[in-house]
Amino acid sequence: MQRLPGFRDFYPEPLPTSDVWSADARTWIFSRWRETARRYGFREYDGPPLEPLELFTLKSGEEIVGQLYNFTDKGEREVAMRPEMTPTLARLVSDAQRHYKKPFKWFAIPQLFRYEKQQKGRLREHFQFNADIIGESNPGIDAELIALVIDSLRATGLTADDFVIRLSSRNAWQQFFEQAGGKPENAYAFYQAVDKLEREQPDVSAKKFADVGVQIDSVNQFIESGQPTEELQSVIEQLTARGLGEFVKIDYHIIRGLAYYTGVVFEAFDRKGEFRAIAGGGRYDNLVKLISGGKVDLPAIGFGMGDVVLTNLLQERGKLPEFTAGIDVYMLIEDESLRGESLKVIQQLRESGKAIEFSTGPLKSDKQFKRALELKSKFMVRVEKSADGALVCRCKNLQTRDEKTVPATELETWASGW
RNA sequence: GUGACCGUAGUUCAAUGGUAGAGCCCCAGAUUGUGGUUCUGGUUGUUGCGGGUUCGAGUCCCGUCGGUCACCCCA
Repeated sequence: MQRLPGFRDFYPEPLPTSDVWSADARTWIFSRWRETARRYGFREYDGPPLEPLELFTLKSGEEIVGQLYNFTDKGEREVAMRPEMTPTLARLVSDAQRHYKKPFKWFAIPQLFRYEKQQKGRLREHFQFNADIIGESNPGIDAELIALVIDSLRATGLTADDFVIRLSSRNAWQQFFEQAGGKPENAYAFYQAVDKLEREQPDVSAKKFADVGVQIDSVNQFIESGQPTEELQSVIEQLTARGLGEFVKIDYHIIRGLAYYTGVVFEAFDRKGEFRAIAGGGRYDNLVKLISGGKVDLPAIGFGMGDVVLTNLLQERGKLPEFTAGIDVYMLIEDESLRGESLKVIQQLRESGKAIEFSTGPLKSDKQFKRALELKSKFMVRVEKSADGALVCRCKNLQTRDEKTVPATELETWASGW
């Protein structure tokens, strides 16, 4: 039985085949994300993976249904697997925001689903680190959130040589569009054209811009100038003050496709440009109001960082650590008459927090030894009876091959030293 | 949803239209005996699936499923 297309199986390392994913790497990345979010004072939240279809069509229109995993449930409800976290977050916020002092900083690591044909860096399911700051509009918040993006990536071992945040602003583009004489009703079409500028033939783009009353030359000129607006200048200054200046650059190519962004927008890319965007986000000051049906009106900024592109990048750059079972001791049981005594020692070590592995049935000692080496166990321990009948443990450091004999009663004390 | 390329053992790959193979992995035995080495043997296939052409198809054709990449769209 095959797994569904675009979905992943996660295995313990070492991986059996090249088409499956590492559960160890996933856990490791999630830990880096959580640990960084904690350092920034973010709190974790979550919601259901299955939501009313309406939650998503409300924000994105009926067009999005074609890209959703949706169906009618047994209670005749129209439902969908969540394709993004923001609508769920907006619901949580509109339901309970009064209980939280503003601004509040929340993050989640939801599994998201999208009914699309898979391609590089893009599957039908992925995990996404989502972090949002709700209820504050000063640019210091924008800088704080972008700093979190940077440090989340740095926590995985990536450096300024590996990635960069391309920083832009809907406000900057809005100003440009107005000064160029664009009409408000054409603003979205204009943003779409800017979003596609890098991927499309120049003459196609030129026509799109002409259709909304803008010269493509002036668009290119604006991008090339890269002059930060006051708002962006403030963000850059605050990141520079943190020593993170080298991780960002003004890049007006970035505008983000979604209609709801209102201010600062940004995307993180690998420096070599081999991958899709690693992360993306921006300000959405009107979305909470929209989702809550006008009940709550709070400014917000957030980003999403998927595990697929990030894992690919870390793999490619050799930044993922070596994952093992993390075994501290392999207990060698050569003499079956000592199995009971060995089990006692195993239990003691486990209760003291050590990771122990052993053969639960009789096995030739060289097999046990090989197993210990395969597991990359730090030590191999063997319980023996000394000449005077006392139980002793022969402990071998498998890295240095040093051997040491300690009384069984003192093994735990000895073990606490490493 | 559209298009291009690709599907052979658990895995990495061979095999002019003419007997489906090798390395690795795994298992067993021996060797080694302060052990990680080495040797011997063994298991494994509806050649993704279904049709067609042919005396004969892994190979050619059609369909289908899956994979990769691009488009569409964007989290």
